[in-house]
Amino acid sequence: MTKKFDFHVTSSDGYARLGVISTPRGEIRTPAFMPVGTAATVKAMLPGSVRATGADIVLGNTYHLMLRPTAERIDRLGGLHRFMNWPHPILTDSGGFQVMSLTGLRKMNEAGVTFRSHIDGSSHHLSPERSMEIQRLLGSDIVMSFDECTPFPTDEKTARASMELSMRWAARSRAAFGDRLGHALFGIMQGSVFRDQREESAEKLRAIGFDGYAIGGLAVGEGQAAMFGVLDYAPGLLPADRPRYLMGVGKPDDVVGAVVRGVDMIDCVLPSRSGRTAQAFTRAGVVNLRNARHQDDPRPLDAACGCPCCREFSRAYLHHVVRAQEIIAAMLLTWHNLHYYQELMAGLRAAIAAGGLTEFVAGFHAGRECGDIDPL
RNA sequence: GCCGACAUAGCUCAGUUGGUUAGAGCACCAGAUUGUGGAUCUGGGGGUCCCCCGUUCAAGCCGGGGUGUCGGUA
Repeated sequence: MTKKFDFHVTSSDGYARLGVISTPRGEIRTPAFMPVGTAATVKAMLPGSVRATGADIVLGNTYHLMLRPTAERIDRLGGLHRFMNWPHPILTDSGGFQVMSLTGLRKMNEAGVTFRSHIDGSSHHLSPERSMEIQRLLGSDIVMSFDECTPFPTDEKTARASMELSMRWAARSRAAFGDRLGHALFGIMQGSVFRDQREESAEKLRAIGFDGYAIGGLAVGEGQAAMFGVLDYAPGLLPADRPRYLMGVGKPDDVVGAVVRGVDMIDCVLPSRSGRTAQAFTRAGVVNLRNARHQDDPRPLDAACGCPCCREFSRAYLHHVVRAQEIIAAMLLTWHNLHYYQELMAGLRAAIAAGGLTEFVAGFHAGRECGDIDPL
């Protein structure tokens, strides 16, 4: 078992890279999709099931865990890995996304952000220093610097002020994190859809120096074309020998587009959240199991899928348990969606290794041409 | 048998003094969802206002009769 955090690119195809991140908790095959486990659980999934889908790493969340059950309690109980029974790598978001998503419940200044708890209204402060402390108490393997996820739409001046604040916070995060063998700190690029700001942000992050670099502030309403517009140059602004992490993205075609443009790590709530709202991702596109057309359909969701949901249950059953709001509906569809995402990543990695990414991507889009899995 | 109440969307119900195209919640049919507030939002279809007669310029609403449901009572 290696003692330090490391990253090696083993091959590439165009801008896309195949690699391995090494941590004391295990290896992360890149490009990697990271399921989101905000509150110390990938909702509706057992840790072993998450692992079985092919995940090497999951996310936790600083804001949510500091409120409940608190970072100090998790520390006393042996850290987040033991607490949630996930012995593999964990990446924790810093709370920066909640600076945006909980806009109505927080006040921000140079020092940091004061949140009013969405649970009981109590007051909680997050700063770069406190976020680093919480992520250390959690035992996170990959720590994210504290930032503000810049909202969209925004004007240039507001975006610049937000980016510059996040860069000052990045420097403070770096200083507070210190030097922790086997643990990594990632900086987060901001700058919205403005190229000069993205360039300036990347320059500041490189000057500070991080173990990995994230691209933040995307998939916040700008649309895929604008997001790809940024991804056409943003990964290239970051050090080639460090992992590049696109935060919070996305739909399957967003993920494919990001990997093609040189992204190594990606996370998104969509497969798990959609699993709880009856939406299934398949190679033929999205299927909404809530729709009445499934109620008499004895076929599996996707006959070619090897997950328990598709192997053992019919669309009619999935439709029924969705409509009846049975817990197994969330379990089965979340499992399927995570399995689908991990299969997609495995396909991308194999294609990069074989130098056949262009053909793989063409096949991916061709499979979605029909727009509905029913003709399968 | 008598007395009373009630009858409006699939369900539970609002509906003002008689006045524009009769509404809500749930259900139903769809859509949105991107570093998860186990969240939320957005559309859509759906009516013999129990039936008949009457009053009125105009009736879900007022009057009469009928039918049905529920309650009370001998």
